[in-house]
Amino acid sequence: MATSADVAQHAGLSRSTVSQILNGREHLFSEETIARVRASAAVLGYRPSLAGRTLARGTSDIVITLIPDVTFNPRLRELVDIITADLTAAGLTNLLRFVGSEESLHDTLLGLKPFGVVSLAPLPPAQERRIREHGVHLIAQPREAQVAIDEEIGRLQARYLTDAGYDTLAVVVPVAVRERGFALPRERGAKAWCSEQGVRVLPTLRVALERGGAQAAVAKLPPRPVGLVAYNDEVALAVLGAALHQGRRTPEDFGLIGVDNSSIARASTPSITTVDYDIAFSGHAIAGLLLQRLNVQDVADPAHQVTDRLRVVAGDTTPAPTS
Amino acid sequence: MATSADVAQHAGLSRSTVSQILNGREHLFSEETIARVRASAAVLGYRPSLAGRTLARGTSDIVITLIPDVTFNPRLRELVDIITADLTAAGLTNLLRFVGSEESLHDTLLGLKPFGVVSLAPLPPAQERRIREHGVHLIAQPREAQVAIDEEIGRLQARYLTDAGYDTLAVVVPVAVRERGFALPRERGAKAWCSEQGVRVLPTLRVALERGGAQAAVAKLPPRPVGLVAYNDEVALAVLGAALHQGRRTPEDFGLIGVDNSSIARASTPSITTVDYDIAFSGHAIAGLLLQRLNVQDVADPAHQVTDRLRVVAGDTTPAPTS
DNA sequence: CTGTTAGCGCTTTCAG
DNA sequence: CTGAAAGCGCTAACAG
Repeated sequence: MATSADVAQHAGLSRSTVSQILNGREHLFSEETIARVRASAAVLGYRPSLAGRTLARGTSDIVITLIPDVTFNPRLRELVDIITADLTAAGLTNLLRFVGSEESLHDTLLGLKPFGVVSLAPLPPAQERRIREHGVHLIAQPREAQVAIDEEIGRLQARYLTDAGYDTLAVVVPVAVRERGFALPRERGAKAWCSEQGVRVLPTLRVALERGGAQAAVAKLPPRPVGLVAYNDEVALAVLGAALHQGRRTPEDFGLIGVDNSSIARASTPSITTVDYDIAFSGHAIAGLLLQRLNVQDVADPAHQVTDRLRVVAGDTTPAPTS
Repeated sequence: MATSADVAQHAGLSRSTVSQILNGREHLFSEETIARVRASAAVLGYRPSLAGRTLARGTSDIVITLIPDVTFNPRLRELVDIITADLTAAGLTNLLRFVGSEESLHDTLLGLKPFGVVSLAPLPPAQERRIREHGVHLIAQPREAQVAIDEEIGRLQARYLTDAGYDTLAVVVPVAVRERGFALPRERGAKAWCSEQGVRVLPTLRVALERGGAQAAVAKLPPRPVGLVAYNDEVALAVLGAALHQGRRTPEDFGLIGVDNSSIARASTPSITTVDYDIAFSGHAIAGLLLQRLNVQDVADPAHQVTDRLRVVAGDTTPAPTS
């Protein structure tokens, strides 16, 4: 592995010259010197050692993105891809780490002296504090903001169903504990809308994503038309299959709306009405915050920003707009 | 941030003593010295600097796991979690990176001087070479092995369906390009089985995972019973919904088998027969290889190992075994 | 059993 | 515009 000293020697210059030129101070040097350095670096296949650089600078070019322990849907991946691309463009390296619900963050991550840490889900306060104490820039949505967004999602789903004519709704959530953090606020949001509008709400259906789980849940529904607010497309799909199997028809006997605008929702027959959100926006926002060393609080209330980015994608499980 | 020098001073010892004790050479020191060092380290909240250590050792404790650009299903996550856990237990830090289909591996990753790189999908030969040239230990399944496994999966699916009594089969694959690498071999495996057994195979159905995509594909099926070999559970689900909607019944009119044993396959109504694989096994195998600095070739033919780990999970889309 | 010493590869003043 | 020198935090010989 070639070192910067090798490059310097090969080019017949000093190490500092090489370092300067390779680190954005090229305007201080002659065309020819620059060319020589670049040529030598290329010939030797020089790659700066991150360790050396980190030691000298006190901080590395690495960003750690913490990924929550929920269903890893394509949207989440899209979000990660956008953040990674933006950071790469800025010369940073985004590395990922899955975090279990309550698992403690590994100390080694901090030992990396990362340029920053991005958490895609709210972090326990203790961990948040620890990261900040280490002088590491942390971007994480405060739990309240996340909750506000999810409530808004639930509210939007409920609103869409009542607008579509259902006068009785029910919320459907998975039993899986790990989805709880997102499911609870969504359920709350949907119920809040209903109580504001005087819409009747049936007891929440909890479906186990296992064989027969959805059937058992759906069997509890009354025979009359009901609008179902599903936690996500996966749950919606399970419910859809079970309901159709029991002879219920959509959208006549039941309406259904999921969340994620996933391909399974679109590719399903009938296709499922679902909520889409502009994830690209969030991705760029997160990367921008990190690059400008800003904090989430420094910008306008994120809940408002994001609710503007929610949108319903109509499918076959709700009546076509009568417009 | 406390350094090892701080710890040494606090304990009234030399830095090397501290370093030795904190790096597994404690058997050389007195009980009391050890206790003092540990106490001081704890008091000061000392965390070794990865950069310093890497520089001194020439290699870091980091492992980079490359994740392919395919649907990130729960099984894949499980695999990653297992690898991470095993590596953590060995004192290594596993960091993840998504790799796009043909996107070039970022050089910075090599600059990290990682302890090793794990690729969860076969790598282009050029990249593989480059990683190895940098003296980095790479664990990646050779493309042939991956292909062999996928062929075996397709073969198993086809076999299960013919055993279940279907005398005509059709393969169903997604049109998405990024799944191609896995889809082609599976299709080939299924067809190979059919031609060996003299089973009739219909033209492969290509389904777009978009609205109406599955309907269009299913409409091409003849009215008589056919066994469908689906690329994965997602595709199977799309096909299932479309076929039921068109009035076909399962398992009488069509049989269906997916791959992944995902929750959506189990939670679907009717539930989908699917192929499960022992991913924990692979995870431990990968971590073990890395820790022992072995290569994939050093162990027995992986294709054979893995085919033993495949198993069909019966669902409602194939007839119950008549035993 | 303990301390001294010499780097690992890089960046960054600072003097020329 | 260029080069010398110092030091980031740690490890590992080696001498005591």
